[in-house]
Amino acid sequence: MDPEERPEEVAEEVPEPGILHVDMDAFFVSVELLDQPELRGRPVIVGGAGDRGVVAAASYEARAFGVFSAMPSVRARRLCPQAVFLPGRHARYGEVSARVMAIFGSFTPLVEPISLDEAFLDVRQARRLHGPAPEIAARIRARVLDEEGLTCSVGVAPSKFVAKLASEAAKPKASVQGPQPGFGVKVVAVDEVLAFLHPLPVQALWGVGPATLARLERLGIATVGDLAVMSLPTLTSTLGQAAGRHLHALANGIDDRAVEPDRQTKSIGHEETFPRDHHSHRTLGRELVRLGDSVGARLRAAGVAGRTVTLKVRFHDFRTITRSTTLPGATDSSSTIVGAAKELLAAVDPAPGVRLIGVSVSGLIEGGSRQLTLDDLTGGSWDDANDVVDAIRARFGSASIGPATLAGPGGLHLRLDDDRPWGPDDPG
DNA sequence: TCTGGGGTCCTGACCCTG
DNA sequence: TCTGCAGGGTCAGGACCC
Repeated sequence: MDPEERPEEVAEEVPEPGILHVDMDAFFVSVELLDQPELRGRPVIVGGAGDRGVVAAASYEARAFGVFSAMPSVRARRLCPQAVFLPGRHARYGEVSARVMAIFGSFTPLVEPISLDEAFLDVRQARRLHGPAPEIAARIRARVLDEEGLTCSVGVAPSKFVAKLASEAAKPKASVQGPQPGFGVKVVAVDEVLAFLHPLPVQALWGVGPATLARLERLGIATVGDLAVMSLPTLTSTLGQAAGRHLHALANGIDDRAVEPDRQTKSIGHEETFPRDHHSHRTLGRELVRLGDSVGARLRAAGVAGRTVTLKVRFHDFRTITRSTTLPGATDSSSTIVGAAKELLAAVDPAPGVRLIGVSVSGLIEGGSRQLTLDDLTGGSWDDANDVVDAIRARFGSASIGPATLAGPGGLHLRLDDDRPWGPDDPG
C-alpha cells in the first residue's frame, strides 16, 4: 500500500519521538546575569562562598576553568580566583521558573517539572495543534528566549531517559575560547536510539553514580553498549534486583515511564550545615527548633501532614546517621515535629562534633492534622498558634515571628528558608 | 579536594502477628 | 503450647538525582 493512502489511524501507530526534556542553560547564573548584565562574559559562580559551601551553578566562562556544580566552593575559588561569587536567590529563581513552566504548559498539559530548571513534556497529543515534536522544541526555545531572555536545550526522543541524554547532547560546551553554542535541539528518532545510546559511557545513565560505576567497572562494563549485552542475572546479583533490571532495560533503550504532571511530594525536610561544629545538645536543640519550625510551616503551606519524623546528624568526620520515629497520627504542627526530633536527638552523642542536622517529615497525606493529632483532642492550642504564626509571616515576612527559644539578647535572630541554600557563611 | 540542601527509591534488619 | 514461616510495618542506611 502506498503510504500516502494509509488511513490516518494506521499512520499514527508509527512510533515517533514525542517526549521532550527541556533543560535551562546554567539557569541560576543566567537569571543573575539578567539582573546584573554587567557580569556577562565573566566567570560567575552561584553557591555558598564559605569554607563549607558548594557550587550550585557556574557560568560557561567559569566552567572553562574546570568549575562544575556540587564542587566545594574552596576548590572552585582555587581553580578560578577571579570568579564572581553570588549567594543565590531561590525565590527569584522560583518566579522565573514558574513563568518558564507556564510556557511549557501552553504547548501541553503533560508537563513534569524535575526541578526549577528542567522538565519533561509529553507532546504526542499536541501534534495536531502545534506540529511535530522537533518543531515544538524549537518553538519552546524561541519563546523562552523571547519572553524571558534565557536559553535552554531540548532533547526530543521516544522516552524520558533518552530525551534527557539528548538535551545534554544539545547543550553549549565550555572552552577556553568562550562558550561554544550547542545544537539547541537534539532529536533521537525511534530507530536511532540504540546507536545513540551504546557509545555513551555507562555513567551517562540515570542511576549510575560513583558506587554503581565502580561495581560495573569490576564487571568490565565501560559503555552503555557493554551493559546492554551483559546477562541480566549477573547484573541483578551485582546491583540488586531493582537496579539491575532497571539499568539493563535502559541500556537496551527500554523506558516506558510516563510523563507525570501531578507527582505527589513524599517528604518535606530542612537541613543545615553549621559554620562550626556543635558539641552540645543544648545548642543543637536550638537549631532543631528553628528547623522543625520551618518544616512545620512548609507542611502547612503545602496543606499536608506526615507521620514519620526523621532526624539526620552528620558528624565532623562526615559519618551520617538517621533516626526516625513514627507518630500515632499525622501532624503538621511545628511543636510536635520539634518534640519528636528532640527525643531522637537525646539518644545521639554530639561530643565528637556535629556539622549538620536535618529534620524531615514523611508519610505525607493531604490535609493538615486538624482531625488527627492529640493536640486537637486537647483543645488544638498549638495548631491555633501555628495558624497565627503563619498569618503573621504571610503579612510581615518569614523572620518576623518565631519560637521564643530562638530569641537572643537583641531580640529574635531568625534565619529561615532560602537564607543559605548552598552552605553556611564563613564562621566570621 | 573534601564534600550543600532538597528530595526519591531501594535494600536489609528487625519485630510483630497470624 | 511450641516452632516455622510468610507478610507487613518500621527503622536505618546507602545511592542517586538536580
